[in-house]
Amino acid sequence: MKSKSSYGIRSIDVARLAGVSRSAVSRAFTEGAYIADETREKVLKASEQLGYSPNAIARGLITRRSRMVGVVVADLSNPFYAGVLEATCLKLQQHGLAPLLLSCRHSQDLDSLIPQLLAYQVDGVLIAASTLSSTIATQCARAGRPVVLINRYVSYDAVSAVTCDNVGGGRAVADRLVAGGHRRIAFLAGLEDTSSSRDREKGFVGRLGELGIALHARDVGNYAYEGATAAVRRLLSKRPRPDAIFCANDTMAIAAIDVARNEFGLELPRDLSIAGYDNIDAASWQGYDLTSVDQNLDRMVATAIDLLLRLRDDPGSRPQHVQVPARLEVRGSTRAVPPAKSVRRLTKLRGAGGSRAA
Amino acid sequence: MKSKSSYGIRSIDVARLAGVSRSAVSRAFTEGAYIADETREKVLKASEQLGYSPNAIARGLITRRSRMVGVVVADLSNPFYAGVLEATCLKLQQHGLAPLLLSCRHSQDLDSLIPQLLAYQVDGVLIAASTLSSTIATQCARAGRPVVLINRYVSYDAVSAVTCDNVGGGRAVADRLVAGGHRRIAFLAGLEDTSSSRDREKGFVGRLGELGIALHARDVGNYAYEGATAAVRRLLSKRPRPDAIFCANDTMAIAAIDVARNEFGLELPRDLSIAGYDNIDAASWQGYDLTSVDQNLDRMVATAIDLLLRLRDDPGSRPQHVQVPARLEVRGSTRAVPPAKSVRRLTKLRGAGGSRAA
DNA sequence: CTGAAAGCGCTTACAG
DNA sequence: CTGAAAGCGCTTACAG
Repeated sequence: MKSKSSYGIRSIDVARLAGVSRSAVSRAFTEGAYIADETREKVLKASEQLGYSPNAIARGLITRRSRMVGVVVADLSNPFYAGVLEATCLKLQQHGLAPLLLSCRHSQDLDSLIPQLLAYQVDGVLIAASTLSSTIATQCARAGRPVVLINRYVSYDAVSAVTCDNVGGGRAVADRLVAGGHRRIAFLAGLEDTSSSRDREKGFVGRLGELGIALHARDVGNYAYEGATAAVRRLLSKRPRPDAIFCANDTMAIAAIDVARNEFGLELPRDLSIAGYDNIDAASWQGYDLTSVDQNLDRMVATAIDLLLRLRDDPGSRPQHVQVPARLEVRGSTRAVPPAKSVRRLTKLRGAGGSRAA
Repeated sequence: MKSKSSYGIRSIDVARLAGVSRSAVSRAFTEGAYIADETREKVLKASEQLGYSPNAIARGLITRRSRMVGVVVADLSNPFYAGVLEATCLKLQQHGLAPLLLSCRHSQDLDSLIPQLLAYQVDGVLIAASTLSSTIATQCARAGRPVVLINRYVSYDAVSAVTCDNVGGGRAVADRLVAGGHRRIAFLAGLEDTSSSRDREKGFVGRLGELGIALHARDVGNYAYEGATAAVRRLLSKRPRPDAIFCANDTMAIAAIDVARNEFGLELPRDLSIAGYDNIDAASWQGYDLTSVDQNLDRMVATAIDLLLRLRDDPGSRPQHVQVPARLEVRGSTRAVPPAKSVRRLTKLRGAGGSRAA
């Protein structure tokens, strides 16, 4: 009538039903354990019958492996980070790991929340956030938990990082814009203190320089729609007006397109070319048709998780910074070649489609 | 040299340093425990010194409260669900709970993944997914874990649900479109087998009926940009052509706007009014300026978590279905009043701004 | 290949 | 208000 635990089948229950010891039950659920096929069958059958599966919490306590990974994501309203998170979940599942999530808009919160994550004995921490305070790294290092950053790196060498080749991505955009005949080229930065924005700018400006072109204008949009709206108003009010803008992410590029069309009556890519970064879903919407650098999310995430597991399992492994290649997804918001003639201001109609290149 | 555990400070370490028992250490970290202020101070000081915080895994094992909540989200590429997840994380944190995440695109996966979640002894499961197989509810019920659905309900009465007043939201859109003088009104459904799409349609069509208007056309877009693109092509090819479309979510409404403008040369809201549902970020972008029903995410999530905790803590509480009110966010994609004259096809320019109402 | 026993780090009646 | 002891559900050397 009055059982010790009202529900919850324990290994001892299965053991009794199968007529074996708790050790045998445990072994039946342990990959590669030394157990007779016949015994395992018996245990699995009894487990099925009772609806048993091992208590992961208890297992974690004894094995000192929680099989949970802390995942920190800054801003889920940014589709890029939502994509990172989705890819991370899928990949972790494939490794039999579960993501313990920490999402926060303000990075200052993070410092006080990381200890909570560590209290759950996560096997490691994956951080996908463009900004990051230094204490986080320290906290994790002190707890002996490997940390891998995604989309950002820091100089503390206790922390691994996986990033896209942001310099290369910036260079590719420069090549595309210059090929389209643009000469008054602007850059719209994300957050100034992020490695991602800095590297994209470095690659972009560097390549423009190699091609003999100086940056025409520069502003900051903080990776946000609102910030970019204000910045692009300033950029497009400049005389002579820029004829191309590279935005450090797609959300800002979309804001740029909206402002260019609705407030300045410009047509893309005739009057203005715009390119972004991240290749989010909205970049492929008809209304924007945005040329953008694809970060190869799946590969970044897979690399980060491999790194994390190696740091956890292989005592000889050292933290490192890995880059995955960037790929330019060319769409209609940038032109492939200079316009044949200088027929401007004929109409305000949107150039449906624009030129597509491979 | 060779300590039992290379890192990880245990309560016994703190106890020794503070000159108290492990019980005292435990009490110092337990809200409302019976302990002298002075003793607590000593323990906290020693803990700080050693960098100790209680092992949540071990605590969970003994208290039978993991303080983790399973969170299942279907499709993070949908900004609405990304928003749900972000709000959920924030709210759980405030309750001292941690979200164990399960994201999967295909709901069939879910059936095999829920047991994994339950193996971690989550205190309950929050499911934000428009589709959901029935076995999930059964699995959780069998394990005695409360389940609360967000944005969907099912008929199994073991499962609680929090939804927006989708019927009311649909009705509000009907009122707005009819006030704008529209008479050939279409509905674009999401996924046919979801309660959200069905209820929005029910409210919408029901209110139109009350106003003496029959639905002019109907199609299905599966809540996706691509699906909606194809459906809207069909809808707008119909003669007479619809003059307003209510789309069951914003992503589809955005696709509708893109197709209407770029493929049919229509201007909003003069030639066509479009309304959506969810009020995602992109709805407020200049390029769309989309009238949309706001689901009041924060309130839905807060309600769901309150419900979950009550189900966990109060043995007398029963599963229930709670609705939160919907609110129409009026923007320029729908007009406030019928057009003064029937001046059509004058220009293909986009109506910058459109009429804004409170 | 198997089982008895020890122990992971904590909390909580219980007796004082 | 405090501490000694039992126990949460599991895994894993160890001896057989």
